[in-house]
Amino acid sequence: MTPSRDARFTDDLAAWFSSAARDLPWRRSRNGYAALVSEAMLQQTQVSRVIEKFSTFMERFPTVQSLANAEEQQVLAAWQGLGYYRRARHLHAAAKKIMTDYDGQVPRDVVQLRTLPGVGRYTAGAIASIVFSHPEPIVDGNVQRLLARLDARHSPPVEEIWIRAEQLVRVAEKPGVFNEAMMELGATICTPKSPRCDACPVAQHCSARKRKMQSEIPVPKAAPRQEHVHHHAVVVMRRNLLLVEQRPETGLWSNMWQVPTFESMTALSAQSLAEQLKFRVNDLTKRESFTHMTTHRRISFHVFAGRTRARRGHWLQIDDTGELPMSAAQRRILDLAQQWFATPV
DNA sequence: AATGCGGGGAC
DNA sequence: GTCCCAGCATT
Repeated sequence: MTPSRDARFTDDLAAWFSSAARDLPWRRSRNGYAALVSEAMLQQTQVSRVIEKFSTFMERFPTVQSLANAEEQQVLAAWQGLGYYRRARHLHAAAKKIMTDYDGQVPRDVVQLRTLPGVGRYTAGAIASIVFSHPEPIVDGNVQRLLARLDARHSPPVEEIWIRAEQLVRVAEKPGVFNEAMMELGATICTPKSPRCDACPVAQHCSARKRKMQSEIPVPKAAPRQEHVHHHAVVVMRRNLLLVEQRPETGLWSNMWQVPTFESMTALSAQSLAEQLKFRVNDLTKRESFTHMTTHRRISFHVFAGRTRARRGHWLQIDDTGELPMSAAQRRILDLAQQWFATPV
């Protein structure tokens, strides 16, 4: 495609975006810190999910300094429900690095941005272009699909997509607007399935549309194998206190909290579970089961109730568990426990 | 180049 | 049920 055609494409896209842009919390006031937080949250996460979390996180940690000074557990707790909790740890570490290495100011260029934990090629380009108007390309899932369709390519190598994105952002009048508009179009019009080409502001530029092959792009990729595991969660109350434990510092839900949970490849009976637990438990009874899906696992949660005379471990009031970072599945278990507590069987 | 890492909305 | 999302770090 020639530069002039590219320029017409970017012009049409920008014109559409000026009237179609959604009113999103992080678009209200642009600054490096808000962009860093929102972009971290938006990694592999849909806009609607981030809207729920962004404002409360910003109120809790309004500045780079406040985030840098926070405890990691507080940051994780503020991230609860968003998933991919490593992002929260990286964001926390990034805030510390900004304080020590960048005088408290989010860096403006991609080279410096890339030195921050959790900031990769996409995030650096997004902040540099959207906040600081640098002509840096970005490629996310939306842009990848959109450019593949624009040029009628079934499975273009991602590196070629980056080159194409760079060509386009170079001729765009406002790089940040162009980048945001590309993602907005991908999220709202040029969707993975059933793209709404009739409503597309750049349909006349689209090679896939011209060849009626837009629905063949992108080609579906093979789903990753899922292993099936069983998590046996044990709700133990002593008077009004609940026994909780911290997960290991590696792997799934690392460093987060849970009621004592034992993982195994098969579902265990109450008796065999009792033998696996690190503490003595009486009257262990299976109460509920539910399935929790993650990207690589299908987890069957089996929720047991029991009693113990053991004293060791962390005991806290069930109402106070809100301070601890816990997975959505463990939150669900606490909800069940509270129901039992309210209406004992 | 593959893999691990969450959770939920859309279909 | 499946797909996929404003990706990144590690191996």
